[in-house]
Amino acid sequence: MSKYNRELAKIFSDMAAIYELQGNGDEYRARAYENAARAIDNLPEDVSEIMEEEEKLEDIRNIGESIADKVREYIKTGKIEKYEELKKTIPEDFVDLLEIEGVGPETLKTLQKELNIKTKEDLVEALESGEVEEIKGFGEKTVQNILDGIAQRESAGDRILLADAVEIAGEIVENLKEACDLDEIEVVGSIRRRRTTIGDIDILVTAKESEREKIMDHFTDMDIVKKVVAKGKKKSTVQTKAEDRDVDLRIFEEGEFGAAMLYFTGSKAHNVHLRKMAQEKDWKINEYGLFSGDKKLAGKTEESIYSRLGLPWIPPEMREDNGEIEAAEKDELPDLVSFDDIHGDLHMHSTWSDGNNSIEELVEFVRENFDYDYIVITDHSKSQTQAGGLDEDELGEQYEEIEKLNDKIGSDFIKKGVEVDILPDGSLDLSDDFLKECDWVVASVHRRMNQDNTDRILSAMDNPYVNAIGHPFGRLIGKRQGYSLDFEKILDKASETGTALEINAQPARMDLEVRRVRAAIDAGVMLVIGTDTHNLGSFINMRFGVGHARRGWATADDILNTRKWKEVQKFVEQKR
DNA sequence: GCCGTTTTCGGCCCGACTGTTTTCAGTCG
Repeated sequence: MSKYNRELAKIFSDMAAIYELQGNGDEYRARAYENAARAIDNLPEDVSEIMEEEEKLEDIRNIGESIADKVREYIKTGKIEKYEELKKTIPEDFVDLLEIEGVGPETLKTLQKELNIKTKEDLVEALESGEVEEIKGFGEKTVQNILDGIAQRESAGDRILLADAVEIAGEIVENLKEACDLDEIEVVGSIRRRRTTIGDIDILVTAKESEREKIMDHFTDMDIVKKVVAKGKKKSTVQTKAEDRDVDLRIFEEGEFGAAMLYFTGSKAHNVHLRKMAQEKDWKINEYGLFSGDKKLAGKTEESIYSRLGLPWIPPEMREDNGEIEAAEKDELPDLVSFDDIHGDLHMHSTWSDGNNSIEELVEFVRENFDYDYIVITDHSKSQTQAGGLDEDELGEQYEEIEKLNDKIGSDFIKKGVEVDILPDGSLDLSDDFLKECDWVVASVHRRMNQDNTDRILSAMDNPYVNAIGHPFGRLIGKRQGYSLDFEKILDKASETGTALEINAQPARMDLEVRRVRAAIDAGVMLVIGTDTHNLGSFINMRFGVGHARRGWATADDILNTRKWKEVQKFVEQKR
């Protein structure tokens, strides 16, 4: 599946690093390999599929003849000769050393030349023995910074979940708002683009000249700060105690704020593309504005810059240079789904199985905090014994309670659903006679996660009472990769049978992943966003689910739970 | 190594901050 893409992206980014380390004036070759790695990583389909369908690899931007040949070589033989050769030119694990904050190619080259550093162990030893400090251009602080960088890499995971990053960023924003006189403040970077995982946190503010020093002082003195990495008038960077995150704060003038937002929201690839467009008109974009020579053409808002480039404003979630600029040029940007479009939540658990809250508490909370028309209670089925799964009789009792509660609130707000287990042989954990009484059935795999589960899920979709497949790949970010699926077959079956696929909005799931969301939409498959709530605090994950869907270019039409219940019912009935 | 509505050759984003330097190279985003 996506195996080739991941492997090739890693190989090409390694090759880029090696060329950079060799430094034979090949820095642009290195950049080309970096661009190619990113291009492949972002592909919605697998490179092997592109080859089968006689499409040309060379049509992918940043993949030319030479790299396309290497892709073909890899798929045919399982390796790339040039890569094997390159690896021999540098010590093993050398590429990993580049990941240390503060260590770039020039530093590494010098260290290798002067001290014959080959591994992280060599490096630590040389740093601690004082040898490094003796080298011209190095000093006490540089040595300490590299040691800190190594320590940070060991203690912090690479990236944290979006929801966790949003929480940290939110605290900082509130703190700054309270203590300082700010005009505007925005969280930008990959948080604004709603990536699933986050590396650094970027925050922008505008404020009066006279306030700036105070703002930076406050920012670097906050309780949550573990270390001040850099501090200046326009830019400071701190590391947080929680999660070891780097947080950047940058201060701009009011008239620059749009340009700064654009610049620091990224992605890098999106910005580079915009800059090239500007260059073609002999203009220049930087974080302060769009310029023609010294003359500023735009900069106060993002819209003003896009507009001067002849483009409509592009939503942050789309800014990955995955075709959004081309779509914008043709005025064909999709009208992305928004949180306000959502009419209900189709996946949640109560105390009847492994949820923390009674149905009554769930209902009360949702009616107070969300503008939904319906929620579906989908507790686990009987084979999920560890989660208190329910059999047909118990679910029948639960449905009686739901009817009573609906009577009490005088509407049909609560729907009768179930998350039925897909058993290892592809059959379901509840009888068809029971399932046909349900308003909504989501079917999920919870056991035997380490095998190909394509056939299992295909046969579940053949059941006329299964309306959606829950967390289709079973991944848990940072813990479990998820099982393999022939996604093409899943999509075919989904559209043939009228079964929806879930975007499970738990921050550690976000399953389907973005490129599959986009592939499903292209295939005309219906999607649902479900929070899979087990406690009241999780309902808010719908916002992240919507952000995730937007990254996959979803419109409201592509998401079933943007519709009124009558329409959802139609979807259910059509399959039966 | 990639790319091209000026180019098949000659470009390839650009500014802030740090540390070690006396004017700048390296790193980062």
